[in-house]
Amino acid sequence: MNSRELNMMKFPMSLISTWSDDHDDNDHGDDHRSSRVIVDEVDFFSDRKEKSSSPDDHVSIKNNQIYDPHCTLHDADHVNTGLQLLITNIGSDLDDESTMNAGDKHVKNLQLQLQEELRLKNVENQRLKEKLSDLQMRYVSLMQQNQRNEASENETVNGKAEGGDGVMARKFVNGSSSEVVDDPKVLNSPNLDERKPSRSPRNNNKTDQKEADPDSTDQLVQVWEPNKLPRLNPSNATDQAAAEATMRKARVSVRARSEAHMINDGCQWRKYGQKMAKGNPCPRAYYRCTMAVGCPVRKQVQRCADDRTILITTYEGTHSHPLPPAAMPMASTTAAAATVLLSGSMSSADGVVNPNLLSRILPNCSSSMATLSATAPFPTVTLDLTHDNTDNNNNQNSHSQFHLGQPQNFGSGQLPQVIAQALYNQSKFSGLQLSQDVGGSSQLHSSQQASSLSAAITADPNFTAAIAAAISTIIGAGSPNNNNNNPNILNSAAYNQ
DNA sequence: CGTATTTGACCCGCGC
DNA sequence: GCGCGGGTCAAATACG
Repeated sequence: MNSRELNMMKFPMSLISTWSDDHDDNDHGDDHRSSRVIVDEVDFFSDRKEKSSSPDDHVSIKNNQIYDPHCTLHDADHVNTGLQLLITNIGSDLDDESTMNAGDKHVKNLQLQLQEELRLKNVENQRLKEKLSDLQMRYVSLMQQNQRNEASENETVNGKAEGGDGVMARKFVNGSSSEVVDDPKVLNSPNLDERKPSRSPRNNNKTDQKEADPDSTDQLVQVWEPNKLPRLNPSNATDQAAAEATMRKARVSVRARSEAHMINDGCQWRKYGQKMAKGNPCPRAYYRCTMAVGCPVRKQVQRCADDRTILITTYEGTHSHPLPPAAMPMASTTAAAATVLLSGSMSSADGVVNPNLLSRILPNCSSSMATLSATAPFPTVTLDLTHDNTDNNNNQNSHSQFHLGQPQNFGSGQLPQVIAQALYNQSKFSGLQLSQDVGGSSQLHSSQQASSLSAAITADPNFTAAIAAAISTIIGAGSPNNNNNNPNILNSAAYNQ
């Protein structure tokens, strides 16, 4: 199957389909207990802090203030409703019954008008949700069809070119956005401890569960349940397991300046451990992704021993679930970096990587920002986001360089550029998969379904318009007081198309 | 009461 | 074989 087409399609779908409006208050990971000090996490990709103050709320609240019988003239004078209402004489004319009645009528009319608007919005929202649901169904259906085709093709092309860069990169792409083609063995493991199959007696049950699963007969039915994914080809199980193990060991380390305890990358994390690492007085915290049961992604967060303002976040593994828009920038960037690392480390036996690939995939990261290490115990790519823009001179995209460690920078509208850049990266990323892997036969069994699906989605003017509108809306929101630098606006903008 | 965090114990790989 | 360090587990605890 053509991974580029699939990827092009998967990212947008998850972009609009997996993060409903009900979820946007959960992005603060494990540090959003209300009583805690709330500088625990840098909220780089969202501004949900003021999500309740939507434009509609804004208007209605202000109008309530204006026309509240208890509201004084002083209050009214300082509220700009933007509705050009004739309110200047409300206070002084209170004794004039006729004027008062007119004002009341005006208030009632306005209230009715607002209520009608609200009702229309709700109807529209409902309609869009139904449309989205329909699109999701179509997506799932096509994915299932594609999956069946791929399974049958795997039987004929068994083992041929499946162990090379192509399959690795393809699995990574898929894993970043959807679990459809991921190894069910990995996804089935509840404790995600693939590296230690016979670890201890207390893990025996989990191992048994993994081994007892192959007899599952409900394949190809519940695409979105990681625990019930079909086994594509039993004879490739070991190869895929090895590939997955390599994938999981590949790490992407992000260095960013931050006073917070953890950067907000849009995903939900649960802390499962903390250790004092040797040579560093700062403890290292271990987190695992909790956005989906069985998601193998983990991350380590630790402050740099030399410069404690630098927060080092190391990601490991690929998400086995669709990502919310807020998680796209970081996930796509780390996924791309990891792919570079893997393609480089696997292309040569001595672990020499090709740094040029990095600049191709990560146009927003200069070579001085990213370092690759395939000789460490775990192959790791480090994205150093603590540098200034100035060391990225010969990069045409230098204006949108990540500055995760300086959340205040986003207040001036830089975050939108980051998001747009991330989307651009994703397309670049997808393009790389095609260009890098086109020589492998594994990429040549692209299914007609994937093509048609990709075409169907990308050709949908509503969808592309939604994305364009979302980006332009974000980019247009440059004011520090404007809260539209919320990645979740991608959702709303898409919905509103 | 459910969920998230803390933290001591445990396991494993690796070097000596 | 032993010790060390990294990583993970899971019971205890905290919190809403």
